[in-house]
Amino acid sequence: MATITDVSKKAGVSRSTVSRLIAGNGYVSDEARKAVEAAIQELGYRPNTMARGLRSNRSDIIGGVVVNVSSPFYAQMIGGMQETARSAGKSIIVASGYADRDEEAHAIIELLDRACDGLILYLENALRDDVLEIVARSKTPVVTVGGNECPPARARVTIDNATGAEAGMRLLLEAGHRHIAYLSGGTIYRDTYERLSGIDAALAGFGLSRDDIYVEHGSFSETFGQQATARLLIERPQTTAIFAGDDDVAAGALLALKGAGKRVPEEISLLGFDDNFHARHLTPGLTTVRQPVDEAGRVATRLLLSILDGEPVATPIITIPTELIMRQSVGPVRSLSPTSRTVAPALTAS
Amino acid sequence: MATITDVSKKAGVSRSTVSRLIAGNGYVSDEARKAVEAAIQELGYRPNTMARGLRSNRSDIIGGVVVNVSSPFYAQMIGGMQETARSAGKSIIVASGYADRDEEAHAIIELLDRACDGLILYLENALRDDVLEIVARSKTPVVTVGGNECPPARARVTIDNATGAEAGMRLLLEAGHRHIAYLSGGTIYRDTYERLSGIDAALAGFGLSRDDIYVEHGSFSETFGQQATARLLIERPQTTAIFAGDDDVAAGALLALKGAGKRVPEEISLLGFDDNFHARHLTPGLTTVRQPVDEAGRVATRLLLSILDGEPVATPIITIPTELIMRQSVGPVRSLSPTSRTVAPALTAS
DNA sequence: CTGAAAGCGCTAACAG
DNA sequence: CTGTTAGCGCTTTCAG
Repeated sequence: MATITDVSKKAGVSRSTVSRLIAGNGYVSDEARKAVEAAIQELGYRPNTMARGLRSNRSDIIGGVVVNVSSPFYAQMIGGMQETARSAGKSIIVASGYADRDEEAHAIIELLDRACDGLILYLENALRDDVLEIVARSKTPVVTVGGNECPPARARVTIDNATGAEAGMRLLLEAGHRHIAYLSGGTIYRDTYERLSGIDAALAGFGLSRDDIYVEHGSFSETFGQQATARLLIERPQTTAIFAGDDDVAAGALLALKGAGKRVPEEISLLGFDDNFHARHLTPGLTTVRQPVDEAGRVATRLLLSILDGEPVATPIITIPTELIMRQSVGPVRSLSPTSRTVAPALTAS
Repeated sequence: MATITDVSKKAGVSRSTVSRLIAGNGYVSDEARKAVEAAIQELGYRPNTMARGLRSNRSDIIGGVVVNVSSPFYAQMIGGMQETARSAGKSIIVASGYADRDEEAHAIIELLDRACDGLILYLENALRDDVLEIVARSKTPVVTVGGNECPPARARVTIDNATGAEAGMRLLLEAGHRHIAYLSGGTIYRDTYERLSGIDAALAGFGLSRDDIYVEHGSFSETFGQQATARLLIERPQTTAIFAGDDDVAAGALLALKGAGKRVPEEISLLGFDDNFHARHLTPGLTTVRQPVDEAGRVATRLLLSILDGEPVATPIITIPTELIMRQSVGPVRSLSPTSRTVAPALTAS
């Protein structure tokens, strides 16, 4: 590979001149410019990133940590990050933290070792103390997205889980549902609590509280949705609507519902969260709360990029709104069966 | 950040000794080792990747190009790559080529500029000549996965599309289907042709040829599946089975089928390809040909890693087998309606 | 406007 | 076993 020295020799100028031309700073005469450009062209010269990085202490690499690279949800977020980063001439290295504190620590350290200019973190755990110190000492700017907070972060992008869950719950309530089950995700996730707080808000708007619905905690998985729903059908047959912690849980719930011969939404309504790819492919199409996760990735990256450019961060915390996606899985309460008829007006009943 | 010089001073040895200890080559006395380790610990020293890379001309970064980072299909592959790379202490930078020749060129150049030690490419187009030369000159080892071939590749991992499609078609044929439509993907993809050749093979096994089924080319998209199926229902009502080019196409086909009130698989069978996440969430569950794409990512990375280690590549071309996933969308031909009864025995009919 | 010079932090011979 | 030495390729003052 040709080096800057080769180019300078061929062009009959000094290396500094070549460097200046490439960097686009300092003055270069037209004559020199032409000679250098020709030489670069001819030699197929490409600057050595590592030498440049060593000198300037910038790698033009942004590091990203998400829960799991291979999940469609994070893949979309990474897509958004990459798109934005690329347009600024930066690359992205992503690592998975697997919602595990040590794995997250490992991932961050790996990225820092790669001399990333900045970090975008979607963490599910508090940063380990030693990592906190390493991050701080490296002075690498950090932006967080969703998930957990992180002290050294200069900016934070959150998805408005609370408002989304509130809108979802309100939809159910407005459709007349009063016997609602919320199949929550794992309790280690921050999202879980945010959504619960939104649910509380919606409930409060109807003069109700969380005690008036049934809440079960599990994990963000299809298995949980299926098992919990199967139990639900036996133990709480009066349930008219299920709000699933996410679309995977909803998919499992739907499986159980179908297995029990329940018609959705005629006999029981089902609401999801995320708007994953499969949401629209379920039958009936899943009504769900969309998290614009690609947008979150873009916003976070833009934020980090401006921090790297030394611009002051106008809004250190940006909230991305969710959106209720109406499909066919939520319907009004039907007062057809004797059971539901006696129950329907009982606003204050458990 | 502490440098190797700081460590050597603190430990009272030379930088070389520190370097040797870290690299694990050369002899270091126990005494020196202890002093250095203590100093490293105390200073929180981490070697500077760029300086090291500049010197040794190795970045420990592997570059990957896939069609689209945010698609679940490639996300899974990236997951496999990353897992394997990480266990060897390497990181991965991925870029999207968007099945476009220039975008692919751009992605490869970007990765090469990042001084990647090796490249894993999933390309859909022939390499642009200038890029070919750049890759060759950089002497960066290349491994390809799926997609298109690529001259400079030292090894190639393919997914056995042909055998997979053959198994799929045979399943349909064995179930008695003779009026089959194959809704192929785009003609720019290599996969498309490989699958067609497998289909030919299955057909030949039954004394049939491609002329005995109906083939329509489109794209690997839900929209295509839906539109083509809608047309099919009108123009070729005798069709008893649809083999979709991939699961997205199948999802679209299912939508059209349901829209037309067709029962799957009672009235018409549907077979997919890929086993994407949503395949099992469709109703009925989609019978499909699974591509173990995560495994392909792992194998490709392992291959590249061994090339980087200077090991001779035993098998320069590895084929990953596909697997037929049986769910509920394919059933036997029913000879209930008069139409199908008259048609069923007509093996040689179009 | 341009060149000379001085490293960035690290590694790898090569002598001790 | 260890220190010295000489750069890897590039950028950036600082004088011209």
